[in-house]
Amino acid sequence: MSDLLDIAEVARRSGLSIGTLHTWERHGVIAPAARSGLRRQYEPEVLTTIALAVVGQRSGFTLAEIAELLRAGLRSDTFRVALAARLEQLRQRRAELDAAIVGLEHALTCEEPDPLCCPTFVAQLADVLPRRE
Amino acid sequence: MSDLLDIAEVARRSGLSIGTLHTWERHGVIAPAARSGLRRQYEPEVLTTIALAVVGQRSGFTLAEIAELLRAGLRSDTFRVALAARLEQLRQRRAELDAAIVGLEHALTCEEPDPLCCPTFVAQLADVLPRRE
DNA sequence: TTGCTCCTCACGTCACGTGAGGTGGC
DNA sequence: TTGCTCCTCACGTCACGTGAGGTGGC
Repeated sequence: MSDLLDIAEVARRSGLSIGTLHTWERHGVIAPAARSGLRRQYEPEVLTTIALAVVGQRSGFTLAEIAELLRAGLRSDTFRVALAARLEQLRQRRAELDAAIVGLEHALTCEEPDPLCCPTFVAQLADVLPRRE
Repeated sequence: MSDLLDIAEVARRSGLSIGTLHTWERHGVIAPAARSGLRRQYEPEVLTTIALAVVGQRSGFTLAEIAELLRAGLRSDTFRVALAARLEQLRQRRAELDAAIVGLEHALTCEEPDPLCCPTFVAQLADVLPRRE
């Protein structure tokens, strides 16, 4: 009984704000085990759920999707199929991010007065837009 | 005169939707050179601006910030300071993304029936939450 | 009893997407 | 004249953040 956590403790240990915990609850990602008056009381396991949800968010899932995947279970086919599809998007996003990082690094050191005269810069911009058909 | 592009052509070449171009205009990121009746007519250079803005978005700037940076100019101190600050965030985000990718890859291949018994998985979750003090 | 934390509810933000109903170029 | 694209405007979505005003545990 007394091993339940109040929301302040969950916020502290998870690094999330209380408002964010409320939002995640509205979307069915987490739930308090009980209330003390109006105050939410959580089982310690909620921190595992939160960690899973954070990974899910970083992977680009919405809160609604995360709630659904948590209900489906980590070993379900639903879960596996969703992960496989997402993985490809993450690799794409990582490629974009790498390009953005390289671009910013170059922008900070490039001496060319007009950036649009810098071949490195121009080449990077060209990569951003779709290929001309 | 006749080298102006209509919005459909800009959308096609940039890969953005017309609605997104409208949104970017409301935030001051782009602007049509003229109108033909109500219809926006763009100079071809708008595609360079758009490419810059896409890089800015991938770097995590808001549209308002992008508009401001474009006004400040690519060689201004304002721009350099903003880039340097953002670079650190991007590296952080890339580290998170790498971790998420490794996590998903492992999740797809791990044979452990209960994921919470898989040491790799548990170690990854532990990294998500802040260090215990 | 006094603070303090927590509560709910409403509204704002960000970058769009999605109609609805209308204009106008070709 | 007929379509078709484009226009504006309003509203929805996503995951929050931020008060406002109130409850209640310690």
